[in-house]
Amino acid sequence: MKRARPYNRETALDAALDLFWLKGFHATSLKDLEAALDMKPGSIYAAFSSKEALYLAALDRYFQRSQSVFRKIAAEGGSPMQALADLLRNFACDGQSDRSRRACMLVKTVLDTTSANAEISERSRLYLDKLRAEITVLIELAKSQGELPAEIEADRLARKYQALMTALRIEAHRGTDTTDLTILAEDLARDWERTLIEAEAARQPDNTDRL
Amino acid sequence: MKRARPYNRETALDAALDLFWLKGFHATSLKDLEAALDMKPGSIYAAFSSKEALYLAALDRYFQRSQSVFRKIAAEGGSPMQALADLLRNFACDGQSDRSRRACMLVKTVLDTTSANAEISERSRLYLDKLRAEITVLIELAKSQGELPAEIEADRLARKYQALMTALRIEAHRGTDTTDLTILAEDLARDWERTLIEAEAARQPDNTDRL
DNA sequence: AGCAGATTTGAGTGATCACTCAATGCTTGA
DNA sequence: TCAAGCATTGAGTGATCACTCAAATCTGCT
Repeated sequence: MKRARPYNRETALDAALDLFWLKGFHATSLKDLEAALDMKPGSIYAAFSSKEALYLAALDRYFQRSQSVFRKIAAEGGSPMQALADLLRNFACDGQSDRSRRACMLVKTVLDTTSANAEISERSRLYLDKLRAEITVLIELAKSQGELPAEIEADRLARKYQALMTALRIEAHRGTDTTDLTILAEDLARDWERTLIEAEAARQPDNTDRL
Repeated sequence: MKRARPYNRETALDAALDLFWLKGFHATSLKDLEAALDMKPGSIYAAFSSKEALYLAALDRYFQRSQSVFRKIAAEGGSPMQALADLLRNFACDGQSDRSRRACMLVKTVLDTTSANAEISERSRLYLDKLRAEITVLIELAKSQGELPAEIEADRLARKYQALMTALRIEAHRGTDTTDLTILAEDLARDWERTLIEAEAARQPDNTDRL
């Protein structure tokens, strides 16, 4: 009986995340996980308690990474609205085949959990809400920088942006080829940028009140 | 041993469709199906061969119904572009809680199947493509009626529309309350309607060539 | 070197999975 | 009225599910 070198929590979680993301919670068996993590059932349970707990840990990891994308944008100090548009455009060409050509793991999780997996279901919804809050922050930032007029409802815009991004990622997941995906991303990004133009136009009437 | 009255294929398929739609393929067990269809395992297998075949039959039923929505729009003879915009708006308020507040079953299926369920995976993608083709037909109709200029790429617009509708339905699935969902639907519908305005604006330069 | 404590192992647990089939009950035609 | 034929039954199939635990193995301390 050989003994593998002690497991590395980060590595194992990454492997679990990737597998769960690919196959989903229900379709991923302990056998699959044993192979992917290179751990025996006993070790897995010693480290992560249960399949559900492991999924939650992987989901949290996924969320943290997604969150950091938006935090980075905010920290970089450029134009937030443009950065968001770029995010859409880049998604289409960025990851040609790898993990980027997958729907958001949080969305996948929301779609294939019901009340039977209450914990996982609620957590994924919570994380999606938190990510939307991150987008809201960026939009508020755009407002404070004068990129958007103050009357703009940041929440509302954030919800729309998240919806567009979700749609694009699902289209990628579907297998749409890079050319068509790029075109769609361009169309959606332009819709997004039009927000700026419209907001500017709407600002005009208010300007009649100025002074 | 009581004996139920002979099964009704339509009723059984509807029940299977609803259950599969709600729980997904992997999370739906034969026990669940026995309860939902009110049939014993033997009857289910006599009627539908296998769980996978039953899923495919349910998926086909779902597709047929979705397809008929677009066919109806085309047959009614009104403005296709407006009808598509209305479809978005109606979705938010139409089905308050029932089955309409669910993501598209085809999208759900695409997201939780992998190469392990090749048949189901391919079929759902195929149906999604067919639905997109229905949308394309509507857009071509709009072009032929003069609602859209002839240079419009119907395929491209159809892909975008399908993406918007998918996004909206996923947002509904997430549990967004009716108020916020209605606002999002309005935002997306307006984006869609702007296509008309932009297309009109783009037509202008071409008009310089006329005669 | 040798012991103690921590970690990994993997065969084994009962439960549940998709699925089968001999037995049963119902319908139909004479 | 009753036998022939067929749809339905539900206990039972082996496989696989998530999960456990006593034994084996390694690490660190003396």
